[in-house]
Amino acid sequence: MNPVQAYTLLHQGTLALERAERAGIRVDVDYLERTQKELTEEMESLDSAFKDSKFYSDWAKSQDKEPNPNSSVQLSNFLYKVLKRKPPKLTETGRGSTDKESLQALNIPELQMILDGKKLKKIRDYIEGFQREQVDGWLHPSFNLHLVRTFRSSSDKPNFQNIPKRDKQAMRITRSALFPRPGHQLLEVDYGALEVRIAACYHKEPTMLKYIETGYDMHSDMCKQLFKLNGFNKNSPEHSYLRGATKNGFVFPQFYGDYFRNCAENMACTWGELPSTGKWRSGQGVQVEDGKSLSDHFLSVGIKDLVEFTNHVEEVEKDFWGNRFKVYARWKEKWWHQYQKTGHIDLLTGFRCQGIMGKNDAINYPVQGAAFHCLLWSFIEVDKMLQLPGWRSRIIGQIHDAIVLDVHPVELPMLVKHIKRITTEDLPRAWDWINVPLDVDFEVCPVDASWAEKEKLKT
DNA sequence: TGTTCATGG
DNA sequence: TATCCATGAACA
Repeated sequence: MNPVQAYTLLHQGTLALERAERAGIRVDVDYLERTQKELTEEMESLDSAFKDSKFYSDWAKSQDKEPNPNSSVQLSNFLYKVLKRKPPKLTETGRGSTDKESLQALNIPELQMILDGKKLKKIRDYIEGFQREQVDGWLHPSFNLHLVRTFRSSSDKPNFQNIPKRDKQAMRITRSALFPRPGHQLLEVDYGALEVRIAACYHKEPTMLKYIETGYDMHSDMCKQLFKLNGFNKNSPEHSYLRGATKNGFVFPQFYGDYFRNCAENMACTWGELPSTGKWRSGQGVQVEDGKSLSDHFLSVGIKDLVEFTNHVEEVEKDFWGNRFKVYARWKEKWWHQYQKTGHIDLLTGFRCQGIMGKNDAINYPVQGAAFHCLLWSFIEVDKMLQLPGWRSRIIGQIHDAIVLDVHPVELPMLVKHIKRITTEDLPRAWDWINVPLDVDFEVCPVDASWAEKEKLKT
């Protein structure tokens, strides 16, 4: 695609996004008020319990000022200099980290209280953000197309793109504030594995194309290899846990440019075995194969500690880029070389990224940008359709690879049909560089229900 | 203003 | 060479 098409996309995109901003989303201000108070009370009682602890009084004795659990500097000094605990993890500048993972690894009950308090505060910050930005019970988040290096979008006031979802409690409390128009229902349309598919449009790796075309599960293949499992039962919660650990601890980090040592260490952390403790202890981790624990399974296949696991991950990484995805690997080298020669990279959507980039940047920007542009094109087309006379549904927002709509129930079946066509058929017809099948799934809330009530819609 | 930590993709 | 892109809050 050419720069004129790129410009046109942003121009039309701006107009379509503005209509979503103007439409807005309903927010229950009484609920915000109530919830803000409840969270504050809960935080206060947690805080006073914390201040009764020996941990707190020891901390207070160790310094001049009153201890502030929100200060990473104070907490880090107390834990790693006064108490002389070994930092489970360091920050980028080499100081002892006080993030959630580190504090949990230290296994001190009072630290869990600090974490619980921070979590409540984080949730309250979302509630207060909604209160600050709402006007007469409506939120109008901004969607920007001019701020992100990769030509993705961003959102602010309030940010519509980072409202809690993974943590059930945070999800429920924050999303329970957000509603469709009276008599309507919220609908979310999500592209499945969009970045992986768009990456394949650049590198055209045959193995990857096969995974995408057949719908065969790349992550469970990698999971079997990484954990040396013979079988893989998709329905067992244990395997689904390990598959998730593989996807988020190895496959995606590898795609984004991570390397085996980091991957191995991070994965070891996720099942509670920290690098400093050396050997696995028997009976740790989820149950795999014949009711054995993960750590016993590792011992039985000859991986007895983190060093040996790291060596194993190094082998898996070699196979990953040297055999399984070697065309992809060659594309990365070629692409990086091309950037070094010209100082810029051109996206399949007609955009050009310029400026100083590292290797990982040069390889990731084109994928991230073009993937979002697929969403933006779909957004524009769905918006165009809803502008036609008669429609009562409208788009209210967008989250990188997803569109959020406020739908009149009567229109739902027809709307789903049209959106499915636009996103998976019209788009690849309009952009001939898309050489992979696209897939979307739909989630819908009951009529008059909040965004916390989302459920899968079978189509 | 830079750093750290949380949230999302 | 070594995990990509954001927003927002709080601290020092």
